[in-house]
Amino acid sequence: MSQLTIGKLADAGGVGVETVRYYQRRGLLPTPERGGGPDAGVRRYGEEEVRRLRFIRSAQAAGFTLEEIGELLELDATDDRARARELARARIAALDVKIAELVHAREGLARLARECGSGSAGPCPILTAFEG
Amino acid sequence: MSQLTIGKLADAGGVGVETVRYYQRRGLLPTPERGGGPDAGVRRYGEEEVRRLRFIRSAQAAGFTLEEIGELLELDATDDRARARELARARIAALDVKIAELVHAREGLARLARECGSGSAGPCPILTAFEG
DNA sequence: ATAGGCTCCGTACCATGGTACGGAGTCAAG
DNA sequence: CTTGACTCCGTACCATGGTACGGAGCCTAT
Repeated sequence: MSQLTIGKLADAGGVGVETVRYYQRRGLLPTPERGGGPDAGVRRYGEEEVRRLRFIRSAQAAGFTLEEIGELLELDATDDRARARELARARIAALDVKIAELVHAREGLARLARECGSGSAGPCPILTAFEG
Repeated sequence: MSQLTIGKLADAGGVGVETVRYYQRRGLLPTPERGGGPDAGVRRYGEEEVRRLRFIRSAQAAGFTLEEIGELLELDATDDRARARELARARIAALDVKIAELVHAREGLARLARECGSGSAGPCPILTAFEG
């Protein structure tokens, strides 16, 4: 069941080989033993690693740092629910702030794009686009 | 009307002095002449610089890089509306993607915090929190 | 007139998250 | 049995956005 080479694992996760190695150095992914016998010298990976790799990418998209992601992966193993909830709630709060900020910025930009129309003769107030 | 020292300017923008100097090096803020006479040797800043500094922070929050912000500041001076709209639209599109991503991540986290309750006996599926 | 606090400036260093390089080994197909 | 693609590994380098350091000079209050 451990059949993937590092290149295939990277493909499965949508990252580069160097990124997988980097995650291994960071302790986010295991570095399996090299195979003996026919494919001597090559490390092989399975579904578990693919799941971890995908989790890392999603958690990153959620704004967790790689360090925090390392902690989350630990927590998954140790089943420390209190800490897991704590991290989740803190991140949700941060996301709410961030989302509001981005929505606000989006409004400023939409206003800018509107007021700064190609034919319009009025001002094109870039510097004040984010006020209010 | 140009009365602020770099320290006061930094305070007004909510950043550190070193950050102001960094923006000057990047060409995002002007480096005025040093004053002669009574306050010889000290550079003074006014409202215009405060506005620029605040704009930089807001635009950063909107996801523009400092390089793009430099371009925006140029555009404000040259009144190149077509380009300004182009940048605004591109950023709005990127923001829409990012906002959707964060909202999605928020849902995953909320589910995690819920399912992984302190008293609950079920699984605490950290690794699958972002699936679906 | 002297101490504390700010300014000026160049240069160096930092964290985060990768990306590249280069030499060596291995494996599979033609 | 060679060619091409891939792996392994250490080390170095990169971009972004700052932050710190250190020796000057100058301003203000005590």
